[in-house]
Amino acid sequence: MNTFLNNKNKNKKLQTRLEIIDAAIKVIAKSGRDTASILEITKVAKVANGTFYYHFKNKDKLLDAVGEKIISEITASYEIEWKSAKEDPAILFANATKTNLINCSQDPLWLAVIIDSFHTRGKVPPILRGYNKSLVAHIEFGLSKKRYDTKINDNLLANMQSINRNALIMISESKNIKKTIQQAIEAKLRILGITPKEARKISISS
Amino acid sequence: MNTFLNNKNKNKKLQTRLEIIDAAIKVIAKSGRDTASILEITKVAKVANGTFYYHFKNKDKLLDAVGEKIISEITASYEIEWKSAKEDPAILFANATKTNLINCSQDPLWLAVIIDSFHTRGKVPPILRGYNKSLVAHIEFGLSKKRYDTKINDNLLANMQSINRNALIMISESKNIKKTIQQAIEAKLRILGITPKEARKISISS
DNA sequence: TTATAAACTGAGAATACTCTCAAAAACCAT
DNA sequence: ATGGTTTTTGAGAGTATTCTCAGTTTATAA
Repeated sequence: MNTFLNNKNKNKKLQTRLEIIDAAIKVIAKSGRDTASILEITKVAKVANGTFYYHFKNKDKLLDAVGEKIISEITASYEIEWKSAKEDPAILFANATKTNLINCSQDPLWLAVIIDSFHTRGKVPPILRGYNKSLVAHIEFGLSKKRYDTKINDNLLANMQSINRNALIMISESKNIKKTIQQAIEAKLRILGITPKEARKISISS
Repeated sequence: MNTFLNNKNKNKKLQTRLEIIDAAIKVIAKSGRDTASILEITKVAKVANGTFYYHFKNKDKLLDAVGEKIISEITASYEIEWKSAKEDPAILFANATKTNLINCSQDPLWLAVIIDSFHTRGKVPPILRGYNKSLVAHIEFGLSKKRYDTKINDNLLANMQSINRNALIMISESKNIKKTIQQAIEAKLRILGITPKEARKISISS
């Protein structure tokens, strides 16, 4: 009988897989995704080198899995309160930013991996892929309400991402988290065209 | 007779050194400073592998030299017109941003290396080191004239740098340079607390 | 208990990279 | 030309990394 999908086995396999992913997060947090070696990851995971290749075709596939794991952890508790069309888009956006930054900061290891993922050349890592979609939705909502004064373009989105990244770096250096989040929100709102005074007010009250 | 500082020799040595640095710029532009290998650099420079180590103690020293070379190329033609205390700080800043971005874009290879240098973990590469000082001076000038509405802190500076970086990436992808520079200036001024409308005006006229 | 498939192991092949060094070549004052 | 000095060369030692694979262990259905 083919026991391939047998539950116990599946769990065992999954368990090892997760152990490797967790080890990878540790190693990447320490050395960065480029320098992290499979050898060290398997050492941390306490499995043989060959076991890695039983679970992942190569390093890239592992990195994808790491990204997916972190995304799912972060978004698990993350439910945009797209409350009502009456709500102020700027306040919604401020809250979303806050929630997102706080979620990313839950675990210093995730934080390090997420920050690291901003550093990659070329191919956009999966951790960042999903973000733009919700960002664009937020901004479009604000534009439709004539709340913002900007145009949506690559530059704008990149700047928004960078503000997030910089905030995460500050947080990872254990600067004042609350203040850092406020500053990030304020900067984003200003770029979107909210007046400085109001941007500050919203950032403080959110 | 000790001919160590003999001119001909000095030139020959310098020449090879410069060839290696130029080759390094090419290779780094293609593969990034982490992945760039000395083997490939010497191949491109058409010198033996050992020659590299006659000129540079190790890869780090080469990277420093590359950074210094690019900085000196960029700043050679770069003279902030710190015109007069009567001038609008926002306009000065806008012009400085424009000049800086244009200078960085002179050569696609430099551009690639500069962008790459933003991606490095840890130690701040020499290319970026000098930038913050002049940035802070600009912002302080604007604050003293009550032109901006912000506080100077790490977050602010990082966001300014990121806006530059994102603009350079756009430029390197040969998006509309003029528009990209305008967007960068506008974003920076908004973050500094200039109203959206005025920021746009200044960015367009600069 | 036993047969079978899944999961794991670790030696080692293949490759790539940094850096050293003894020897060769190039250079130059005399 | 000669001889001393600087500069270059490239083989190779040392190290690290990715990935393969034949063989071992583990789990479980019957």
